[in-house]
Amino acid sequence: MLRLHDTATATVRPLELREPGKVSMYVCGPTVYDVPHLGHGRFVLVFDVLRRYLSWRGFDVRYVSNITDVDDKIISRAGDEGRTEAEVATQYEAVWNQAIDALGVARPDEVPHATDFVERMVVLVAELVDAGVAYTTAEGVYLAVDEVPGYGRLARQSLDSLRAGARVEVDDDKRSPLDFALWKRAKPGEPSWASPWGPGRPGWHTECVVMALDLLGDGFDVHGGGADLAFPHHENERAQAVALGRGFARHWVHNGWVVVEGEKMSKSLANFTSLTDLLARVDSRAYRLLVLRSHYRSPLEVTPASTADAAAALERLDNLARRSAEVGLAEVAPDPEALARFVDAMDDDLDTPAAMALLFDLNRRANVALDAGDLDAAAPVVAALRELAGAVGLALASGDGSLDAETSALVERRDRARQARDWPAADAARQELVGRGWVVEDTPAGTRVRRRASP
RNA sequence: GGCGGCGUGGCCGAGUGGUUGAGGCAAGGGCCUGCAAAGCCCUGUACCCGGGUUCGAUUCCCGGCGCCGCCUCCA
Repeated sequence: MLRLHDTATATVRPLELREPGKVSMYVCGPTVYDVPHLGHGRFVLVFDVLRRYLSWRGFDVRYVSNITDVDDKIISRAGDEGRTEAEVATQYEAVWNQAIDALGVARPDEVPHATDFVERMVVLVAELVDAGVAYTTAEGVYLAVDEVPGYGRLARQSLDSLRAGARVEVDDDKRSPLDFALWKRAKPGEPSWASPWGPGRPGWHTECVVMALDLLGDGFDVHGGGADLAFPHHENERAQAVALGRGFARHWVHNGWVVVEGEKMSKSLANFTSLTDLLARVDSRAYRLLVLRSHYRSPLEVTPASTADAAAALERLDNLARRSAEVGLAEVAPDPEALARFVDAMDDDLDTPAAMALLFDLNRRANVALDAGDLDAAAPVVAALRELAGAVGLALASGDGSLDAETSALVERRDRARQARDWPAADAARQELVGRGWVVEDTPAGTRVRRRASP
């Protein structure tokens, strides 16, 4: 059985499902007020891998990830640019989707938008007020954190120590600095919805509880997101559900962040690289491989050197995929031992570094077999490699298209020269090809070219 | 101040109480090749510092030092 780290208990423990064979996952998606950066790319990849792996293992996975399309930052940006909030949100949601598609990340089964759930949120806030755990101030409606049993579980801190460390400016109307807004009264010009507390908008922490519970039901299986969401966002989501006596996530999964020169990548530090910029110069699969080569809970340094490193490693996998396609291996069952080793690694809190080590080991074994001309030995190994790469969303040797006329002509010229043992002419043709960005390889079947990996 | 994480070869990045340190990249040597490329083989004597526990610690405990994060918006 899959064992996963659970933030609520700070242990790696078996994933215990609400319903055998079915996994319900909710992952906090982006607030669409700006372009996505590498950190967003990491979290979508991490949870894409978890989702794919679970599916590959035979679970029926339902994956929900939201879009936050109403929020202070969206309002602020819209104000700055003289546009409506909806225009800003629509624009950046489109950018988000493009980037995610380019990353090779599968779209969630459902993508709820906060603005479509406001009425449900009003209902939930009213229930909290009725239950006596929420109160009204001039600013809006707040949840009284002291009323919630186990508050601080995800932060792994007591209420007292959280209170002691609170840096939140104390709002006189709030009973505790830790209390958080369920409903914010609208200021003039802000987007708003009707509510028993006057026009306003929901607090951020309310949207995810409502959407998760509405779409996945009480006691759903996995709630995920970046490590920085554990507190206060996830803590506060949980608090609302707990305050109403409803079962919430059974398992909390948080991924580590992307780091730049030792510091967390974030919008506020202005040290981010946009996903779009990265994908313009790096094969998206190389970024996936880079993410997979570190453990999902570790910080991950992304630099031009580390992406180039991953691109070079990816090339090894692609080379074998291409090579094995050329020799025409038989369709056979994947090597069962390789599959078993993969499952062992992945079941151990998603040990993708070990899984990737396994892939490269298979890669080498397949090359050895092919070098020896032993296609029967190579076939199950290559089949396993393909199977396992696919299980984590790595498509191998894609984009191997046909050649343009000039390139084909150069290839033919080189082949003729080599047949005539005219080495200077053959070398000249190769130089031209290399100059055009091709890697040139001589094979028994003649000259073969492929695109040099992006730098 | 509270809580948590990290410090491993040139680089990235796993992992473990003990004869042989995953994997990738880079580097050197070799095989193959007309020369290359690709591929394969070989080469690295690491675990921040100081104590402690132990027959034995990089791995456990304590104390330092350094870095990072959460406690505020953040993937």
